[in-house]
Amino acid sequence: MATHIVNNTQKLAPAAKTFCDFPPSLVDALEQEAITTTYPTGAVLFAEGQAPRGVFIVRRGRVKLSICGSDGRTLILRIVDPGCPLGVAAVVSGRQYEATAETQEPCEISFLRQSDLLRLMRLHGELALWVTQHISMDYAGTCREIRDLILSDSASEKLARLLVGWLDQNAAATNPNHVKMALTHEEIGQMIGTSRETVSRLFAGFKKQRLIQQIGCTLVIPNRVALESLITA
Amino acid sequence: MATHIVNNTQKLAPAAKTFCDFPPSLVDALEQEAITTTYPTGAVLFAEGQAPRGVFIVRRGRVKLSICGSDGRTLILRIVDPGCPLGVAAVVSGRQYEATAETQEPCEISFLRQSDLLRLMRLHGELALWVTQHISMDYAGTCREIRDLILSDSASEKLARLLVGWLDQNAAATNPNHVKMALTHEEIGQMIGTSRETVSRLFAGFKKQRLIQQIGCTLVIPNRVALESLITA
DNA sequence: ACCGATCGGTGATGGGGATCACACAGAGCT
DNA sequence: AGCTCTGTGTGATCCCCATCACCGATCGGT
Repeated sequence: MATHIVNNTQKLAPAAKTFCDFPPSLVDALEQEAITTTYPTGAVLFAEGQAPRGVFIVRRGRVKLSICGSDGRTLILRIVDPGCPLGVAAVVSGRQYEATAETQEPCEISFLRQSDLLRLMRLHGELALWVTQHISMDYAGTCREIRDLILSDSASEKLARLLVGWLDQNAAATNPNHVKMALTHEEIGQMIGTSRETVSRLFAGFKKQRLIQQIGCTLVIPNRVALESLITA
Repeated sequence: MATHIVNNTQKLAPAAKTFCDFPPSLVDALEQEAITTTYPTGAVLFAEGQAPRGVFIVRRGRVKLSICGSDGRTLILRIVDPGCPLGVAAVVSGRQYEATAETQEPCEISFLRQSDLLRLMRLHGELALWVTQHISMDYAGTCREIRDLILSDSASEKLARLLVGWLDQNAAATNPNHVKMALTHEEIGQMIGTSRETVSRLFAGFKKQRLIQQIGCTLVIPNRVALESLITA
């Protein structure tokens, strides 16, 4: 089923984004310095603990950002959409990459070497600001992640949170209460810190409670409010 | 006992640090713009969710940085030592503060308004760089925090991690295997995401296994290796 | 010296979810 | 058609830790 999904999203992947929303001069400079490559599914852009080589900017496709424990367990921090830079914090601070980035589908990704990025940052204040703001946003996002994982130790609450988050991302879509399931149960478990089996059971429970419906690999959430009532219940 | 500890550390608190390691001209500018205030124990510098007003730079004393769930539970992100800026990410990104900052002892803290910081950042590239690097470090630290909290769900492992971390901070001290306990069991629980009772029981167990000794409010760790063997056991 | 508050130790209990162990379905391949 | 691999559904079991409950210790204030 997973490969099925990948094929779908591959076809549906949005067109390559232009380089963020920078003024043309900066875009030109970036286009010149950056190397854009196409990666297959499952390619590892960088791994947790490696020395920073540069930043990766997702142009097309989705990338999984995760950290893993020494016992092999994995926690998915987030799934990154096109337009987002990866590895910025590591490059700026000079410390090692904090997470592992792996493509979830065929991706088009621009690479910018550490030295080039730093040079361009000095040249273009806007770029420096953009970088700093992105790190701040990553930081804020990570804090929220922590909150959601810790403050609720019922697994159903965490799953409800995840689903509501997906709904929020889809707010602008044609069908705001439909969500495409692009993750396996195992990966969902890695996002909310539970086992695969628990995710299966939770989904079964949610379906029985009419909180969700599943049509193929599309999730339908009839009334969002009911789902939200599970949070901090 | 907690107040006892506070009194101790109050006496032992290091002298106010000069403003980081900036060139004199920048230090002067910062000294001019910043307002330095003394806060009592338990003062809240800013709270999670508030709109950013500016950054706080700890000059003396220790500050607790925490996030809290809607159910009232608290997770302590870290204890901040002098020299560290707080709320930088929020100020730079313009989003709300991601955590709550509360003094753990009487503190001396400099406040710099958002507008002033941004202006100085534009003027002094070093300051901008310093800010960006601090955010990156905070981000990296938060990622480690997540890792430690998620990847090990045995509570003893988490506590062992915390203690080893304390040892690392003390590496330069006269007695590298002594650690001052400046936190209550409750707060330790909030750092590793367990209940107070569990922390008590864990400490008792560790003592029984000769992993730690407690003399007054000083913790002695005879052999660090034994403690580390609990991690990813 | 009294009291109230905070902190720490410890027992009993119960539940949520990890883990193990299967069975089944669908996709891709030869 | 087979066969393999990955993803999913579900039962049974077990253990860790949250929670409740209570007590003793220490400190500070009046």
